Amino acid sequence: MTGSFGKTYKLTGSKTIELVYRQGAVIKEYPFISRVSEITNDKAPIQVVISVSKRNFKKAVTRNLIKRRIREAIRLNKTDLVQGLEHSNKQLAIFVIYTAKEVHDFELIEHRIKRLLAKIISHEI
RNA sequence: AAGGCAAAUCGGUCUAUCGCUGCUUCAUCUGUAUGGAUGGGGGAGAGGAAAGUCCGGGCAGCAUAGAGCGCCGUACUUCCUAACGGGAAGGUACCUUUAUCGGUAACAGAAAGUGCCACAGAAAGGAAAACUACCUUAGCUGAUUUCGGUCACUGGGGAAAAGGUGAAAAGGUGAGGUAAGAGCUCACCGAGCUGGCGGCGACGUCAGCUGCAUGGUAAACCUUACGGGCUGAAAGACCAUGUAAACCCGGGAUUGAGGAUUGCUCGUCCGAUCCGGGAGGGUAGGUCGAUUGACGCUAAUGGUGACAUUAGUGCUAGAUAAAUGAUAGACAUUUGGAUCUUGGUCCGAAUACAGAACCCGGCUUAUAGAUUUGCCUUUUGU
Repeated sequence: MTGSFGKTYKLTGSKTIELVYRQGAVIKEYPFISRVSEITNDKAPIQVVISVSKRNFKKAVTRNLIKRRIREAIRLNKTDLVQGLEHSNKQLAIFVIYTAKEVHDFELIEHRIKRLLAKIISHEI
């Protein structure tokens, strides 16, 4: 299993995003709220959207910083989830929303992302 | 050497591990094929403001983008530029300064017209007016008298000087003059006009003439000159998908009902594929546009300068729910503390503003810190 997290892992298309946002199962782990739903996709086991509200962070620089930290945390810790999904031949679309009002450092974000992914595993598999 | 002001330039570096987005190349697999997938190698990957979206241009579209009116913008001069509301060099006024330097300017027109000028004041635009005060004159008026007059009151006339109001009372100051006064006359200053000279020009300067009522406001309407067709990369083109110029009901016109074009008019164009209502659906995925350009760097030449020309050289992001990151360490700069040998060591903190979204030229705003140049001040040395 490589640490790769390329373009195929990115969720695109307004219809699927709308679907996940409307109907996905809600899984919370502060400072994140995520919505997860099963999709069919032969390119990657998971596809992820990361969202940071413009209302909470006015500057594009800070939004980019948070999104990059979250993406890095998911990239480093997604192995268990991906293997589980490959076992049961499922694919997931995950919509991650950052809800905190302040910028957290990478250590905390990684710790919480680990717990979030564990919750997704127990919910979906 | 330190501090201040102005201008210009730069705005962290390196290593390791794991990653992201294009480009290129090799191998393997697959496909009729442009290709696709996997793995490896090489090389590239945010800014001076990428920001605000305030101007200008390129580019693209409009079943014509034309004319007039309207509307909007600009407003000292000359030049630069693809263009500009930007820039350069100057002019004028004001501020600052011993003087320079420097700063600010919605810097066209108020004798084309209209409006407004609160409060105060007699009067705020009409060659106006008389509250106090000035001069003069008249009276079967009054008081007083040294019988000449003087004062008061009332009426007529002169004057626009003094006081008072105001941001502003209609050239200013001084002298002459006068019944009192007045550019009535004179000197100086100011203003206007005419001419000469200098300058491409804004304008400057010199001389002469005119005794010179005619304010402010155009960030009020307005006038003059110049400019502007509208939309905006979610533009637009192609491919794929789709019965889509499709269906039903009502109205309306046969040579003009209606529609498009810019707010209106004309003109032009389209024109049964018209107008109103209703029912039921579909797409929103990819490629191009899109990064070689009014491009960057260096040198020479021309120009006070903005800039231009010529020669050489370089290719320097191209994402699209949106790449350029994470972790660890070292260095650099600034700074706080401790220590002693006073410039070393140790420990700690800080390193800004901020993220390309079609591309350029500007403007504006944010910005830790560093460097260079010029000017000024202080101190030290010679």
